[in-house]
Amino acid sequence: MTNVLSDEDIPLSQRKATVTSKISETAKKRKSVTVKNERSISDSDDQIPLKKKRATETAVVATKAQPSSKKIKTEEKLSKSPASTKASPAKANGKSKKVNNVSAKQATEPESDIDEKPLAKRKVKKTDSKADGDDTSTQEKEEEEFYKWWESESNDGSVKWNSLVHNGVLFPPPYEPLPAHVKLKYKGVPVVLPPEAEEVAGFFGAMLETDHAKNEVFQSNFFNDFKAVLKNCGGPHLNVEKFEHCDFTDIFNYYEEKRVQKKAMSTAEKKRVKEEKDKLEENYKVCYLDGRKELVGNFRIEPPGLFRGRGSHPKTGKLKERVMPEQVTINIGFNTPIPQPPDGHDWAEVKHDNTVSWLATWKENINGAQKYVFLAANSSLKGMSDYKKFEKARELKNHITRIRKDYTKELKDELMANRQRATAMYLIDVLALRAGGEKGEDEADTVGCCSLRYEHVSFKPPNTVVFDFLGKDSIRFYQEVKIDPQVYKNLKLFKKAPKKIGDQLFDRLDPPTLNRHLQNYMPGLTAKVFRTYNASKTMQDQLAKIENKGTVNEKYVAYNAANRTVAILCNHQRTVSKAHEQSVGKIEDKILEIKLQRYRLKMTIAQLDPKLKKSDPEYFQPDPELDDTAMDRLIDQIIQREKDKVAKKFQKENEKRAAEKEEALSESELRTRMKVVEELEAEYKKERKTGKAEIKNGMTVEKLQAQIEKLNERIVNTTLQLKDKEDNSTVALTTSKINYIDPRLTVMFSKKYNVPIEKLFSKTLREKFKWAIESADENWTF
DNA sequence: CTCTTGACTTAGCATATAGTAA
DNA sequence: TTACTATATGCTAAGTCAAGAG
Repeated sequence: MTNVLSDEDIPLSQRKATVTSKISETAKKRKSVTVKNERSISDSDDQIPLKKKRATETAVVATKAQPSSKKIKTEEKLSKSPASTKASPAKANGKSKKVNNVSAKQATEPESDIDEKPLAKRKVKKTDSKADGDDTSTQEKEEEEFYKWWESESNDGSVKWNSLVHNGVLFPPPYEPLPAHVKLKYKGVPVVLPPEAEEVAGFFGAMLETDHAKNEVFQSNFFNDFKAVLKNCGGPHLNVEKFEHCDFTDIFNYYEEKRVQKKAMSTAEKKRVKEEKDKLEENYKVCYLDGRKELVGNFRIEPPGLFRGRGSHPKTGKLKERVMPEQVTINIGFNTPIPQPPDGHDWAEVKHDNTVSWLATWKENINGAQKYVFLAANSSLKGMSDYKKFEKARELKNHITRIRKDYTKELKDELMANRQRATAMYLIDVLALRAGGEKGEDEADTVGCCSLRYEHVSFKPPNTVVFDFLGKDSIRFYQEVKIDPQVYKNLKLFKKAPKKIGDQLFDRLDPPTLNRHLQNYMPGLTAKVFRTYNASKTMQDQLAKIENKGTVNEKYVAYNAANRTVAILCNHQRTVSKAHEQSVGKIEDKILEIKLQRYRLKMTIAQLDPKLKKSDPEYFQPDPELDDTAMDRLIDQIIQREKDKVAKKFQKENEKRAAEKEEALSESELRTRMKVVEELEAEYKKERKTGKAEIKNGMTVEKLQAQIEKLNERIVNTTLQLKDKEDNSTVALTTSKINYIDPRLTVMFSKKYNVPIEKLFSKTLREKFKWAIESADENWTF
């Protein structure tokens, strides 16, 4: 078991990695772009006073031991009647207990065992009505001030609530059968399907034109499940055996038409539909947690459909079945009215577990995974855990120096397990890799650090490693990295024969082992904390480089550039939109057109003052990309556009006249209007032929030069816009903004640089990060 | 201990809505 | 005002990690 290595003596290299990363395609087409990503991991300083640290620790212990007796008291009546807003007892209680419990780590267990855990089971025994009655009779105030949990005592989080009131979940509407004339055809013959089967055929038909429906695995998984449903519900009047013989186009057309209709609805109709939807949802979207109104995140039970796995997922296309109330477990406060299941149905179970935050759960049939209904991102519960996540990452800065020193040393450890661990830590720290847990046969083949395999790394001497693998969501990770020479050696070693394709690089390491080791440095430290830490640290460093001057817009652009650095570090990508290529082409054309106009102005100057051209012939040359073909094409384009415009305007005017019962404009009117465009065309053509521009009255060299200056500006701006678009086309900024960058950094930036927070955080983000907005100032540091 | 399950965060894509240029 | 694009939000899949089961 103890694999001994020969000791290789390599001087401690500088702790800096230069990374050339090629953000690029997943299995699908992604545009590949080369990015230079330079990041120095030079250390941060260990300087948080020990005292402070200890204080937080005791606080955590203390609240854990908080007695739960009060819970019984805070029970409430169902949501619609405004819940009681009595302040949660947590604060006062936690505080008084704290004193007694400073040394209470031990005491926690037995006490809380009796006191907290069994609460759920106790509910039956409870003789609660009294406490309950008391509670509701106390006059309830409507809507208390927003609860600033971040200003109250910290709370250890093992008890998530003392009272929880909600209305359960919203089920998707039942299936609406297709009209009689819309049918699946089998070998050209319409098939009469029972509704259960028709629904499944409809799922496929509706997505006929998507990439999914063209994927063979998807087709075959779908078809197997479809046949099973057919068999189950008695089967159609003729045998449906082969996918190839199925024709879904009628179904597709039907749904397509419905979509078009929906889109074409008038604003008033749309409004009405939305109101109906809101009405349906209003009961479900809020709940009361410890008496405070909070939003529920996903109160809707996921509708049935075909499973859309990411990447090449073996189960993609399988039928995701309709979830029935009998499969749904509700979690709700003790003595709280239980939401009514739909008529004629029952819940699978009703729990009262206040150590979890979910309101409902069910098991999904594709992977057997649990699905949950949680509170929304702006809820106190989510906010608190978000806050804790960032505080944990901040705490890491007190340990990072030592951790880095240790793993650098252990890169040469004689024990294989240690050497692998150190190498993995390096990759997680420097390249921001995920932990990489084991995955099954029936999942997409994706990896993280610990699950990297032989085929995922290759070498370019002297010390460049090429990483190429599919990570979470089958997003490709491709980087050529100049790496610490010892890490280079180690990876080579981990690949050594007899290892071959398919074998794990880190065969003596897995995430639990790694995380256990990390806990030694800091309680709660796990692999993912490094991503948060490095993302936020990088953001802070990038923001620090921004000069506090210029317009708000310029600062905003600089902020986004910092954000982008982080997104690249975390390899957050997005597929280039279908329209991207096209819209880039449009902008490129726009630039060319401006250049053409600039060239024409220059020609005019040459006409007005030929001496100028003699003295600087270079200036009067057309831009290199403006060759003859390009110019002709652009001119055609401009003329065509003008013609379309005239025609459209003419048509509009006539429609208006028709509506007002006026006489339509004559065809000759249209011709007269077109003539103007034709004259313009003739002018362009003549210019092209003679190479001379027409001089219009009032033109002077100065005026023309001023116009050229304007055009120059527009060219610069548009080019920048294009570059920005290209740079951003494959990088997703939002993921890091939502999950990795401590929001207090953004708040700091907003205040210090006078950029309105609205510009940096969308409405939802402002709500989610309310705690940060209200607690950080311009001097806040991560 | 290893394997599985439960609970929660993180992720990109699809669609709705807002914003903006024509 | 309209038409298009950019951004925001909704959705749910796919990770991580701790705790429970065997």
